[in-house]
Amino acid sequence: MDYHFKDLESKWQKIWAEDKLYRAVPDKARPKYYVLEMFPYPSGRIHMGHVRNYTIGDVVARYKILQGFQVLHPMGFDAFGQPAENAAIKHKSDPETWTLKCIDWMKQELLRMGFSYDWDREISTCLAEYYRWNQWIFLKMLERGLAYKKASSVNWCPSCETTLANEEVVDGGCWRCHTPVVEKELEQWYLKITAYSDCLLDDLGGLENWPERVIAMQKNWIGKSFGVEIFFKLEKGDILRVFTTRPDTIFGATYVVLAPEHPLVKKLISGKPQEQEVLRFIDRVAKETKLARVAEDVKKEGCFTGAYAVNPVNGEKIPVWVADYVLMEYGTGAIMAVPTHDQRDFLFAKEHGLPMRVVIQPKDQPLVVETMQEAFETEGVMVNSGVFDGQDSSGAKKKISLWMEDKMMGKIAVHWRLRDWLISRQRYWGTPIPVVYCASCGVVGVPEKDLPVVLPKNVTFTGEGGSPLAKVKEFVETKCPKCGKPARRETDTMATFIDSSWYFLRFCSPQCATAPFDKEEAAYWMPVDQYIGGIEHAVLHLLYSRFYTKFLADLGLVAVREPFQRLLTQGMVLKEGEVMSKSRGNIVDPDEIIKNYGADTLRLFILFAAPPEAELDWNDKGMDGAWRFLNRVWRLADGLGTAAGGSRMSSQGLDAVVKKMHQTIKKVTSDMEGGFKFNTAISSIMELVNELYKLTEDEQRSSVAAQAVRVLVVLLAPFVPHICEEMWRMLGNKTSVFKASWPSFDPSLLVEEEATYVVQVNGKVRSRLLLSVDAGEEEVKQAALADPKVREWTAAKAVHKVIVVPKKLVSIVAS
RNA sequence: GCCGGGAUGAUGAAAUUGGCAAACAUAACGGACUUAAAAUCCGUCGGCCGCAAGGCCUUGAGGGUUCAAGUCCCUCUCCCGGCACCA
Repeated sequence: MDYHFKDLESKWQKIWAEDKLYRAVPDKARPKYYVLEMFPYPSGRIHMGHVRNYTIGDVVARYKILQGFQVLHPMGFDAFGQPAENAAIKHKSDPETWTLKCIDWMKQELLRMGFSYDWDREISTCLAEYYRWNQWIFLKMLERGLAYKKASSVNWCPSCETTLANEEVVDGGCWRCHTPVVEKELEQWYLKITAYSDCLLDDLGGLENWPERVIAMQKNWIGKSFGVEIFFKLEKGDILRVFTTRPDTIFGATYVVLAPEHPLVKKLISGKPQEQEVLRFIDRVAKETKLARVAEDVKKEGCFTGAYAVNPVNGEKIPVWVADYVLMEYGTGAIMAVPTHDQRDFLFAKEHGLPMRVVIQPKDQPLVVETMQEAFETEGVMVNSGVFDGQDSSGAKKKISLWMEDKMMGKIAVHWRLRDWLISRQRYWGTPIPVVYCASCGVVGVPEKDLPVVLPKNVTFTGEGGSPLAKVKEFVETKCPKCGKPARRETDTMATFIDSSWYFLRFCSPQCATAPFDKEEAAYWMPVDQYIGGIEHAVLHLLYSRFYTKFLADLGLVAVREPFQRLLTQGMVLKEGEVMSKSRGNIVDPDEIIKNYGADTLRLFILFAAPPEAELDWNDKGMDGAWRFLNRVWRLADGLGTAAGGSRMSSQGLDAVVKKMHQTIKKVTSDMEGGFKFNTAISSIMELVNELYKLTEDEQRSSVAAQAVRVLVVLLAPFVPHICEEMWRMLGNKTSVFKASWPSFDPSLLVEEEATYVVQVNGKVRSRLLLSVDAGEEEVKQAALADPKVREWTAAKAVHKVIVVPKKLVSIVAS
């Protein structure tokens, strides 16, 4: 009987679904395992990246099922977002119809891959039953001051016509369409993620099973720096606060610089001869795009304000400048400039003829201001620094900070790069922000009992910009929940990253109608034991989810403070070293491959070709190889496997098969436990198959061979479930292979009686010896020295040293 | 500049964490079966020298530690990714 993947795969997909084989059922008496892959945006078609992502998760889920865990492996759709809105404008339809159709197509494709999802738990974030809980969580944040509205300079994508969070700006452009982002002054809603800066950073330390680079990226993004805020007295009694991480250089500050946007600038220059010049400068800087302003080769520009500040440590009066190299968003928007020990200050001082003073001397060659070519930024001995002269600069940092604090000259401070999360979007296809504006009561949150604030359906899309909801009169006009007077609804919607920030909790109890999720269910299933997805979410989604989990934990709704125990970031699928994309025209369509080879072959190729974290170059020949292997296994099951209960014979070949079988169980198990090394797990299964092919026809009819095939089928089942299910039944089993249990190996069968010792003379392999494993060190040593080949190489030499590594190797040093 | 990850046959990749480098597969070549092809099965397959036995060399480059280094340490080159006028 040939391997007809087509009938076989659809047959089992249907039966598995009917039998609800993958239903997740909590059972406190048994260990749980929650495996989750990042859910897709329903674009309508799955691509190879999805296939790889979901195949990895599926193998994990099936392996854990076979290990006897209660497995939760859900799937859903991240269904809000701009593409649906754009498609609606283009096709003159509405985003909901379009999205639901896409979900349907995509689900059919996922079903054809045979993934082990509990489809009863499917969620779509665009449904009111889901997004009402976005609103609910938002209101909880509003109550606690963690959601707030403020006017500020924001990132604006001119093409998407909406604001963007800092995390959504990639290389100065929009993360979705790459259009350069511009700044705009707007009043917008924010979530106070910075309230969690400290634990978002500290808890990274506990994420031992996260990739190093994701941790590093999040650390970078949060950007904690320790330093001092120093108080400089200005004229008219104003105090200028300046942040520095180098308090050890304070005695070398020869001027201070404010960002052009700094609130004190206008006051400082008022009435000064420099006033007009400074105003012109500020105006010019304001017109520059952020990208141009931070461009690397641009010369730093600035001008003198005419004002002076007093350095608190030495009473020195130093000039106050305004310059474009100081950013309002970071620190206090003002710096002290130490040209001798900061390269940017150095260049600026040279350009504008500002004074310089050395306060840190390197240990070898003393610095002279006049001959310095660049700033000296490393540590050394402090000079010109009053009572700190002669001290080591790195050691003095802390002392000088405490001293300044003590003398009220400044205070020890920590600054962060992380900004609050801007969540307002001027788009339609998202969660309405549940807020009402009342002339007498102000900003009023929609009461919980009035949720959800439903997204209206009768909206026309003009593509002209501005929040589409603002044009829907019936939506905008409402009554104030507090006083009952006419009021106006917020017409912006929430950023779609909100939807994915807690969906993993919703999967624990997707039908829960009284809360975002059932506390008990979440207590059982959380945290996600294994999360799998692309590296592109290293900061965005993964940071937001960590924030949400911490907030929900503070509400007492969930016990864990970190959502994802282990994280696997799968590599990209490439074609000839390039990303698959429509514009390159190099897309390999999963549906085509499934049609020609079947889902199992596709899965096997993807799993075997590279470890899951590594990039995977698509290779048609590799597909053929996977296909050949499955056929090879099929013939094995079809031929010798069916001889169950066959003759009880023993032979060398069968002994080898038994040994190999136990080795394979051990290897596959340890590859799965030690980080999902699917490629090597599969290669060891291939070795077992090769061993079975070496048997004679008689040997193949033996019960030993049949047993080996049974084990083989179970070991292979997580990787290629359909063919294994079929083979399992061919072997006479009446229930699913996934009801079987993972085989265990007998360590005693793996113990060798003899070991091959490699014998090295002066580091080179010269001979091999087959010796009993019980041989003592001295015995091994003598045997090695007596070996004729060894004697050839040691003749006329004195043996100085002999090292014996039990069961492995003898190393002889002779000269 | 700072941080993180890499570099191994013609190719994708292995290497029990310091103990026989190249498992498994792909491509290529050879053989068996066949009238022939496909499929299948078996074999060869890092480089150089050699008829062979065997020897020498080989994990981006150079140095070091060690009986022993792809693996540890130092210096350097190149590639990928993140952050960055961050004070």
